Amino acid sequence: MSEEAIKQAVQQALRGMGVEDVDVRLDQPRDPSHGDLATTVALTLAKELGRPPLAIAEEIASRIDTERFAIESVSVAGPGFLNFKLSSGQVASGIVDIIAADDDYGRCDEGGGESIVVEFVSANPTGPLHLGHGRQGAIGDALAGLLDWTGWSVSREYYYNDAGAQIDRLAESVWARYQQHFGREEEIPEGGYQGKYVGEIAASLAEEHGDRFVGIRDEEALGVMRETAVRTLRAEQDLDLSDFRIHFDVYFLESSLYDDGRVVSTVEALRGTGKVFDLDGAVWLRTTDYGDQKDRVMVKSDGSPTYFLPDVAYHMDKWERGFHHAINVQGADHHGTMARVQAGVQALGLPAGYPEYVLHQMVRVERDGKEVKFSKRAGSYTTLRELMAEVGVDVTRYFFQMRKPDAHLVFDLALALDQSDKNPVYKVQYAHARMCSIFKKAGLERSSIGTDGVDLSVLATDAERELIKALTQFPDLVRNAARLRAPHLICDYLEQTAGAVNSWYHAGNPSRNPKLAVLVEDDGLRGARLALSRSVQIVLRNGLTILGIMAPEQMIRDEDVAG
RNA sequence: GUCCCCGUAGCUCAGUUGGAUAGAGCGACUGCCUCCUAAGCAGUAGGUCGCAGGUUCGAUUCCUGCCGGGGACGCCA
Repeated sequence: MSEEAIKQAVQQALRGMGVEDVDVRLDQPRDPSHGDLATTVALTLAKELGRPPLAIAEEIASRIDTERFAIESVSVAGPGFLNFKLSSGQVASGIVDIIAADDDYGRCDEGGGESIVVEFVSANPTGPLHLGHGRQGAIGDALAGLLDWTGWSVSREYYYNDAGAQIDRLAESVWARYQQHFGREEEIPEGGYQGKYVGEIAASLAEEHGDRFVGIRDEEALGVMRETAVRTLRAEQDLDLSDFRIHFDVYFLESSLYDDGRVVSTVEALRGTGKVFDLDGAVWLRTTDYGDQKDRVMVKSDGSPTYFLPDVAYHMDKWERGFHHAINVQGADHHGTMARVQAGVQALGLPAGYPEYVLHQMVRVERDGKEVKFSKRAGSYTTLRELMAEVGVDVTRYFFQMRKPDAHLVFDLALALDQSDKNPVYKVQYAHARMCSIFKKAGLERSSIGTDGVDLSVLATDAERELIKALTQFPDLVRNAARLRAPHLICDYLEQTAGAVNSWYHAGNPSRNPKLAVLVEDDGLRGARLALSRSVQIVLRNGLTILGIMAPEQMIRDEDVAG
């Protein structure tokens, strides 16, 4: 639009009043009666100029050269707002950019091609993925999408904690079930895993190895249990994730940090910083020097490292691989790790605040206000796979993304199962599909719909103006959502825009109001409305693409399939 | 006790460089309608923005304190 022109006009007016170098910020008022663009410069300058804001606003308004800058009208309102109205041609000109950019509309190069790693999910291979992992996956993937769209070179990374005490508990749990399989009385150890899947793994071991390990609890037996369990569970998690349409560029194994000696060398490096001390037989890092609540143990008195040490080694590795920006998506219950990992890498010379964390709260599934738990395969929790099977991938992803990460998420199962456009996901998808169906009805390939020779100024109804304004906000929105690490802003935008689209579409229902239909008789108007429809389709599709959600050309309901 | 997050309409939630009459969906209520395929559409009601101070021309937004909910405070991850 003509934001730049208005800024210049205001600055020119201000110069006439003896005020130089003012940053004029324009925003779109919520209420369309306040014009298309507005500024609060008069309010901001009141103090500096020692004059009432209203008087300043009026003087600016009177000095604005509306003709030179092609401004339709300017007015003063409230305590001193300056409101500008644009011609419908100026508003509608935004469509040209949308259609020209197509798949790339909304992209920017803010990241300048710099590398950034987004680590998420990073579940231990000790059981099926649960809803917390699902939310983390959906948020992390959307964040990666946002960064990609804003010009970063993004790597999606998964850190497998395949070493350490948790895995030992898993191996012991499988061992116990294996013994039980052969009728021996063995109990799952304290802190072990109770889920049904442990028994399934034990049964498969019994099938493969027979009773070879009955009553035997040595290195080899536990090693086989461990290896089989980890391999099985990793394969299962990988399948869940790929069905959830999440794909990682790098799978990083914690065990590799032990194998190549980097855990040990990290201790040595940290000792070299002078921030390390020995106490009670353990090795500590003085993380309080970097703002942590208390100092942390790196090497336990039994000589084994805590998880903290490989974590530091891992993040040093990220940096050394060229990722000078890193985002870790984690459950809020892990927030204690933030300060200590940051302290650890800072001690080794990395800048404060590396890596950056996005913490998310937990998920609760409800139907009619009551908590719903699906199955018991995993023991006490609902798995991601179960929820996906129940409501579908698009709905699951969207619901996980539509709330800001640091708020608790109530997953409304009744709403998720609703296939009308009460369901926010379907609302957006319907709006997209409706545009596609118009193109089909018109007998046009959507790529053939353009703005060449089309007079867009005929898009002059209030609904059309507001819709176009919403569409042209998309690039700013994407940039902002990426900066704020806030995928939910994309959801909000899509829902709001889809609402505007749907009412515009319905208002043009040919049986009721043929003059407002896209496919009107008048060639000029039809061409312009087709271009608008095409713009809508592009923006909705691009928004959904960032989130990793399908933009269908046609909606298929369950009963259509059944019938 | 210390630290982090949250507290906005009956419910679920938006609202970031502080701006006009605080928004959306669900639910409720009132009308319409069978359509450019969509169990749909249009509208109405509903608010001391947790409480109390402070900063400001202006605070849901920033600061302080308090109350309420969740989480973390391990030589677990």
